[in-house]
Amino acid sequence: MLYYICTMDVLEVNKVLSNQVRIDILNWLKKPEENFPPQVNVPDFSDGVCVCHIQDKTGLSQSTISHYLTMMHRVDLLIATRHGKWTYYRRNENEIRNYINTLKNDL
Amino acid sequence: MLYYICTMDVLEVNKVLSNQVRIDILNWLKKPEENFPPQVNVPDFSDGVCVCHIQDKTGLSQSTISHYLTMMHRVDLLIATRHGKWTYYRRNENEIRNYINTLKNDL
DNA sequence: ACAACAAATCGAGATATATCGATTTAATTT
DNA sequence: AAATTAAATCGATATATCTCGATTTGTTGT
Repeated sequence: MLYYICTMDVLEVNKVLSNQVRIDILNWLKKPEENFPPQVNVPDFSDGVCVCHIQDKTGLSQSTISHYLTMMHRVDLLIATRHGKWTYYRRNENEIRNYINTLKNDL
Repeated sequence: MLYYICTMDVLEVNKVLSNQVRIDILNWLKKPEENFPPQVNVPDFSDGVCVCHIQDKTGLSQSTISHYLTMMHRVDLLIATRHGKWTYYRRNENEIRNYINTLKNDL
């Protein structure tokens, strides 16, 4: 029996994941090199993908995508790293795994 | 590598699970004998719990709970069985497992 | 200091979800 | 057949989410 110390708010994560675009973003970030153009201001995808590329791919407005990424970050599904003017987002694999394990017990 | 034939609509299930009462109901139905009064019109909980008992426990209106249970049934999280005037709902363990496995791959 | 730009935040209108009471449907009992 | 009852559906209002353009904030380059 495994206990998870950190209280993960399944409800809030579920809310974030009840939108197809946000699910898509999480998926695309699995393989940035397949889903996004090459990076310009950083050498590789190790810190993830910048907001503008994610925005381009979705076709939604800058404010909407920034809002989506902020809420995904707030529930710890994504990790944000700032390099100069740009913010890069990547998956938080630990927390995603934690979420699925929590579901396995709680659902 | 496992492939799931049935196309499970993760988005729709997530929407259903972005409500605390519906999450609670799914949880209570894990152990009906601990969470609900004894059955009256059927011998045991093998077909689940009737709508009125679930309604009592939540304190929400009859129409709201019926609506919730219908939507949980529509995405196959619950199985409905009618006995006379009463409808009994129980967990669809296969589909719940299927959902979590799908998340493990798709998320 | 100032102009330029990426990202975040704000404010607003449109759409969706939550929740109720009233009505309808289906089954049971008299 | 009529009355009763459990559950589902309908119609409506309140609250929340979606999505945008405009503004603000933070960083870089001149």
